[in-house]
Amino acid sequence: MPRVAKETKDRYAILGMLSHHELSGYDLRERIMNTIGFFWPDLKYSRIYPTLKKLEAEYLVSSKKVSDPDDKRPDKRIYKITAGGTDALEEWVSEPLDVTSSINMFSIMQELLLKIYLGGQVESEVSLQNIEKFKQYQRTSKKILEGFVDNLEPIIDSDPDHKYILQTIKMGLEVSKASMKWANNALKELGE
Amino acid sequence: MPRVAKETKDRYAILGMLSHHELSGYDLRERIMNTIGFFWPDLKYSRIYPTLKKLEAEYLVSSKKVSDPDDKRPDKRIYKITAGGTDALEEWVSEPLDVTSSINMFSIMQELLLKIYLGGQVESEVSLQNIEKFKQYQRTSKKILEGFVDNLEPIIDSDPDHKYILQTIKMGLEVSKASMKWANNALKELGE
DNA sequence: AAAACCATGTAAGCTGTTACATGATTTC
DNA sequence: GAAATCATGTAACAGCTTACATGGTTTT
Repeated sequence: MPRVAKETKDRYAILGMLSHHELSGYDLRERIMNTIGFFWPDLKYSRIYPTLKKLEAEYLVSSKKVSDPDDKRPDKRIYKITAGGTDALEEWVSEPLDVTSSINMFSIMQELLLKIYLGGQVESEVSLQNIEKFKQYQRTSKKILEGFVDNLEPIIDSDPDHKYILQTIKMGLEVSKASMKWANNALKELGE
Repeated sequence: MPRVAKETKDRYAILGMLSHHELSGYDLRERIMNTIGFFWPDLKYSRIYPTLKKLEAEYLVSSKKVSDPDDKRPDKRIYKITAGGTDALEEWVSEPLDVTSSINMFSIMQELLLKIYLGGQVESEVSLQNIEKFKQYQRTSKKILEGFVDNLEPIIDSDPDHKYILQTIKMGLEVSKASMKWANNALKELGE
């Protein structure tokens, strides 16, 4: 079996940022923190720089060295997305959301949010389909969680742990409901 | 500098499950998927078995081999939490939530939910404090996201990307609001 | 018969963090 | 004068996934 280079989300976070602006590794981190940072893991420099090199080796980005005109600040290496990089990014954004049952709700939300963030790169139909699939997932999720509640509530006092477990399920339900509310509104606002 | 063994969340997910029931590695995975699986990453066997061995080497869990009475199924190794393991778990659940700005909202929610799930292991005051800190974080988060919206809305038409970016912020806001609603209710229900 | 489940693990490789290294500039 | 920012990286280690290995049982 050939070891398949796993295409991780970080690659697409980086490609996605570069699809909006050309950036140095340093600026990339700033930008990620100030834009998608509220839902995306912090990317350390020790991952950013090697990943950029790898992306360049795959011709998905290109770079040029830029010196500060006043020669006060250190040189930068500015990365920009290539045509191939744009294609790879579009392909990823268009790939249906992975909602396999072994994947937790927060990972799914992260993937969805990054794809929505990059919605300008693809046909608007693609984003609407992503949201539709997400809504479907949340609907199923809500039903499962409601089943959990129905099973737990009659035996809530039989074990001191139960009331804590119930609270985690209730959080899941609130997040599901909020997600569906958001999805309906987003479908409307992006569908116009 | 001594390399500090980083205490990852998986350890506590495993210790936490074992604080409720004694389990084999195989059953551990089943249980994680069926309980905290909707918010917690799937744990592969290739991580579970070595982690259990490590926990045993640290005397946080102990194990015994159990054979199937009918000798039809393979032998199991059943793990149970030790007194030391219980202490370590309590300590972790009692540690204040990490809400550093470089940590995204979904990671924070995962940590909070696992600590709430294990609330039966500690004084109820601890869980209430965890929820209080979480609520505080979401309040701040909501304000920041509202600031983003205020900056973005006046220039929404100046770039086709803006309406997609706005949708991601709106999701953040819905999740923040749902979280705060949940927190208020949980404080009430667990505080009685 | 084939597929899925029960049960435990190892090996290889990629993912990601922490610490180290450097050095100028700018802010407190 | 100390601390933070700008800027790019490497080394060592820890986290985590995928594939491989084994072999019986149960379900389809």
